Amino acid sequence: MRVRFAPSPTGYLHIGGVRTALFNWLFAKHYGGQFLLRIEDTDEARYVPGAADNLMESLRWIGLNWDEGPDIGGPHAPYVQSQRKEVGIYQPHVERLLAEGKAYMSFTTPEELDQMRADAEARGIKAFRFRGPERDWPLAQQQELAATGKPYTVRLKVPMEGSTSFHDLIRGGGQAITVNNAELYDIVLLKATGMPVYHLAHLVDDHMMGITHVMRSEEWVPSAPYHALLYQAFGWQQPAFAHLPVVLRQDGKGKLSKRKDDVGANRFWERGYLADAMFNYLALQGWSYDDKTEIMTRDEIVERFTIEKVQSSPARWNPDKLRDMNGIYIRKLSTAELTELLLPHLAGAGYVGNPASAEERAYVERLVPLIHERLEELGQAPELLEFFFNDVSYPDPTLLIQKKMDAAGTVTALRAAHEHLQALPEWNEASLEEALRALADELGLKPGQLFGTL
RNA sequence: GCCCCCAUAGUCUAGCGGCCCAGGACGUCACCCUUUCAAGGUGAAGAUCGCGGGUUCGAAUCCCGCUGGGGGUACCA
Repeated sequence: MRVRFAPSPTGYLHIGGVRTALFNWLFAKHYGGQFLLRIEDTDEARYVPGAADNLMESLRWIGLNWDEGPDIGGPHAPYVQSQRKEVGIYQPHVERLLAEGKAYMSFTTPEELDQMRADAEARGIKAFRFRGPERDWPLAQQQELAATGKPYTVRLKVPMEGSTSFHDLIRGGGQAITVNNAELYDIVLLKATGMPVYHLAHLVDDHMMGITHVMRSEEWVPSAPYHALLYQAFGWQQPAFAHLPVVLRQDGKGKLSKRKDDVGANRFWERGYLADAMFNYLALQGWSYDDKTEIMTRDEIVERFTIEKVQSSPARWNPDKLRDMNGIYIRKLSTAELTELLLPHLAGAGYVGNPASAEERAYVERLVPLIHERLEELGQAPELLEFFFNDVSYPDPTLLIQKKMDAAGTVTALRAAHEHLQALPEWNEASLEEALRALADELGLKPGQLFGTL
């Protein structure tokens, strides 16, 4: 079993991407296979420098290690498509398809294509399925025109008739997914720049790298027929497809988006999410073990993860649930562990040095039990502990009013408490508690009501 | 528009023909515990299993239609 995660370095990795990577990783671990990382940077226009490093950092944070990848190499290096293109990996495959008449050089320019699309729409034809006139030309004629220097793309000659089927491990209800070839168009394999398009590059790479299972997000389902056709054209064994459910936005309107949602993987460790909690939560985005188990260790998840249990319906991003789960994981931490994790957040607020001194560390460690059970995000700590580092203004007086009490009763209770406490000869835990309990009794209040106000 | 996928409570999900007049979790509410807040415990409300037809002795589970949602429709991935 060999699987891969093949992101495009167009920005930071968002949480949906991490989920896809995680499922591939889990699959590999469960079956004792390999998990590879490959960078698909064939989109020169959207390329963001540094994105690949950032993305690897995100994967490492959550604990997904790869067996082969751009940074560590492997038997199929390089693992970056632009580099593979330079080495001449894709070109021979394109030429082979050309020679066999399974692809053709298309001289229609992007501008002409736009015009044709606009014309089609004007005539009420919404489905524009491009088939280049050159698909019927002899190769020699294509080459002749190419020799004049006219730019061209290479397109796959998709059959006009018949249908194309493929199986999916997750969707289709056990049946093959079939589309009529008439619904398809001649996809571009090689751009005019000579750079391969995703469809070609990923497929050649998957084949060469011995990928057995392609697990990718659901949005790829519509392009799977092209891939099936390409495998046929090459005469290669097609890997198994498994299209993972998309992760929908919290309101269910559309898939998670980098632009609209605060879901960059890096944002989560900044805000104080634990990698273990994230791992657990993400495993449940489109997969579940049984009807009640949710909190599981990494090992348990690896052991239990199977493709059969992956959902076919979309997952929904639920920050509340994630936060709750993060709280559960935080509560599992020891005081010392939590202190260690909190220090950077407190340093961020300027409450301790960076790194913190031994005294600061010891002080924080005494504070930690106060907020340990309440914390759901590590980033909340500075706010909760502000009291200890800064003078704070008085809070909203209405917060003092306890359950089943009113403002007048609260004021009375506070005055009485003030008097009683002033009268106390000595303040210590026992004397304070005794005095206040007695007072509560006197006022006909439960201790909790009085103590709450104070 | 067309093509494809999907459809159990506010949300995530279990369920793959009888064990389900549907189980768990988040969220909500109540009570208990508690020096507050949390955490924890107990309990409650919340789903005619999207709708309509079939198949079957029996359907949340299989089939068809509809509706709804999502995805795709690029020389982006």
